[in-house]
Amino acid sequence: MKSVVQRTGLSPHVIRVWEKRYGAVAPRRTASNRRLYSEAEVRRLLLLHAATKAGHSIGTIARLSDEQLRALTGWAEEPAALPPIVNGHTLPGDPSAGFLARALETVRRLDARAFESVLLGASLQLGCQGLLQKLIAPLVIKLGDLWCSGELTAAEEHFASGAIRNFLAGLSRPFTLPENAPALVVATPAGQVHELGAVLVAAAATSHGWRVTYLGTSLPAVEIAGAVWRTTARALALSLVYPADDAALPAELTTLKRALPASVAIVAGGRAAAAYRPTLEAIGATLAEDLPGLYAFLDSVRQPDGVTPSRS
Amino acid sequence: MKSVVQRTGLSPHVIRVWEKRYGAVAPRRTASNRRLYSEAEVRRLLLLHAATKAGHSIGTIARLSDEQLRALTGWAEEPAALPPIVNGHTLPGDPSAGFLARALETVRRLDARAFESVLLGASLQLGCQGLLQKLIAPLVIKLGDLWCSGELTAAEEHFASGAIRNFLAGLSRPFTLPENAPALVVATPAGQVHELGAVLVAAAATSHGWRVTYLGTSLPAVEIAGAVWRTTARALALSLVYPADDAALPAELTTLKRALPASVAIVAGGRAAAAYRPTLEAIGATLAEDLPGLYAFLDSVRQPDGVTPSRS
DNA sequence: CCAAAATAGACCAGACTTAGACAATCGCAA
DNA sequence: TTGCGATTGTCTAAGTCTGGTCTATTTTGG
Repeated sequence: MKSVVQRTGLSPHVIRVWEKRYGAVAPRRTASNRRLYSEAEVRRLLLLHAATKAGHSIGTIARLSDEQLRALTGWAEEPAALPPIVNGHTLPGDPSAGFLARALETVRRLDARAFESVLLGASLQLGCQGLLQKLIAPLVIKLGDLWCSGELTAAEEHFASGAIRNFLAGLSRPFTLPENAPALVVATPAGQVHELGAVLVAAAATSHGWRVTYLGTSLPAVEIAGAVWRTTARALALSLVYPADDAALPAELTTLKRALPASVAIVAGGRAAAAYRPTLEAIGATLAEDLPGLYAFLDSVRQPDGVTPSRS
Repeated sequence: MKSVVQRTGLSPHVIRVWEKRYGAVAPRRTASNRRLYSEAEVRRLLLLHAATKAGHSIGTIARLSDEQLRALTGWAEEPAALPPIVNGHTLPGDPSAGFLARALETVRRLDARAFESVLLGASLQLGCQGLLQKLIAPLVIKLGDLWCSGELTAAEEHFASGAIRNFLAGLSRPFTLPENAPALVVATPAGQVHELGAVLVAAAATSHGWRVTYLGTSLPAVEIAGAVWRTTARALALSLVYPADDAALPAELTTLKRALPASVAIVAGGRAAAAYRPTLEAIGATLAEDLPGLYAFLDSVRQPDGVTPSRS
C-alpha cells in the first residue's frame, strides 16, 4: 500500500526508515508482510512531515504523541481525508504560510501542477469546508479584484478559472449523495461572463449535500428556466460577477422569474449582485453575501422530506 | 459466453484468473462446462474492474460484497453496463455507438450523475485512448452538429460541456508526468466561444505525456502568446469550432504568430479549422483533422533534447 | 476439421521488504 | 578554522509477493 501512502508526499524509503530507526509509526502488516497504514497513521505521517519541514529534526519528534505534534505544527484540525486517488506530492512547506499568496504566485507562473499542489495541501490542512471558505472563496474574490484593476491578465484569469474548476470537480466527485438529495441549478444569466463564482457555488452546494446541475456562464433566461423545470430543481443559484451595469440584465431576470416554477427559490451572489439588488428583490431572490450566507439559504430551502445528512 | 462478457472490458484470461485465484465470481455452468454469467455477475465484474482501476488490488477486494464495492468506487447507481445485447451477434463493429446514444440521452435529461456513469462505463471498456477517440470525440462532434442545427439547446450544450470537462479533468489527474515533459498551451483565439474542443485536446495531450497549460476560450492573441512565453511551451494548440466566418480571426492569428517564439509549433483543429486554412498555412500551423492527427503532430514536435535521463 | 472455450501451469514485470552502504549536513570540541 | 561523530535522507542488492499474460492441451459445437 505504499502507492497510497504517497499522498503524504514522503518517499517510500523515508517512511520505512522513520519506522525502523525511530518507530515513528507501527503499521499493521498483511499476511505477506506488507505494510498496511491506517488513516490515523497517514495523518500522523503528514504531521511529522510538516514538523520536519518546519525545522524540527525527525529524531526528536518521532515519538511524540499526535497531540504534541499538532501543537508543534499549529495544525488546528484533523486534516480531512482526501480522495485517495491523488498521487501528487509536495506538502505545504509552512503550515502558517498564506495559501492565498502561494496560490496567486502559482497562477502568475501559469503552473498548473504547482497550483493544484497548493490547493491539495490546503484541502488537507483545512478540510473541504475550510478549503472553500478560507482559500477558494477569498482567492476567487482576489482574482476578481486583480482582474478588474488590470493587474491580472486575461490568460491568468482563464487559467485560474480552469484550474480551480478542475480541482473542485475532483473534490466533489467522492461525495455520494442520497437518492432524495434536493436539486439545485447553478448558472449565470446571459451577459455574465465570469464562471468562477458559479463553480464555487456548485462545489459548495455539492459538499453541502445537494445534487447540482451546473450550466455554466451566460445562458438566456429561457434556457435556465427550462433546465430548472427539467431537473425538478428546488432552487436556482445565480452568480453575478461582471459586468455590474448590464442594462439588459434586469429584464432578463424578470423573464427568468416568470418562466420559473413558483416554488423554486432563487439565490444570487457575487461581486455584482448588490448592483442589481432592486431587480433581485423584485423577483424574490435571496442575496447571499458569502458562503455561510449560501449555506443558510440552502438549509432554509431544503425541505424536511430529505434528512439532511450534512457533511463537513 | 465469453464474447458477450467482453462488455466488462476485461480479457477472458483475467476473468478466469479472478475466478480461480480469488473467487471473485462463481458463474453457473452449462452441461458442457461453459461459464454462464448472470447480469448481476457482469455488473460485479464491472465494479471490480472499476475498483482495480482506482488502485485497489484485486486480491483484497475480490471477496467484498457488491455493496462494499459500490461504496469503494463511489458508484451510487448501477454501473452503466453496455448495451443489453444478448445472444444476437450485434457486437463487434462499434460498442461505442451504444455509449454515444446513451450519453446523448443523459445530456437531454441534464442528468449529471447518469452522464458520468456512462462515461465511466465507457472508460472502463474502451480504455483511456478509446474513450477519447471513440466516445468523447464523436460526442463532441455530434453535440456540435446538433447545436448548429438547433436541435440542442444552449443549456444542454453548456451542461454537456461542463460535465465532459469535469470528467476529463478527473481522468487526467492520475497522470504522473516526468519532470521534463514537453509543455503545450491549449487555447481558443478571441471570438471562439466553444470550449469543448479545447478541453478534448487538453485531455488527449495530457494522456499523451504532455504538460498542458489550459487557457480556455476566447483569448486575445497577445495573451496566448504571453502564456506560451511564460510556460516555455514547445507547442500551441488552437481549437476553432465556431464561428467559422469570423473576419477578425485571420488578423488575430497573424498577430499571434508574430508574438510567438519562432520555435513554437502550432496546431489547429476543430470543425471550423478548415475554413481558416489559408491563414493557418500562412502562419505555419499544422491542421489536425482528428485525434490521431493531433497525436502525430505531438510526436513530431516532441524533441529529443529531453531524453529523460531518468535521474535529476 | 475448425473456432471457441475450458484447464493447468509457466512466465514475467512491477511493487514491496530487508539489510546495509553511502553522502550530505549539523553541532561541538579542539 | 578543522575534524569527528551523530543525524538523516537516499540508494543498491537480493529475495518475495502479486497479478496479468501466455502456452499447451483437451473438450465442445457447428
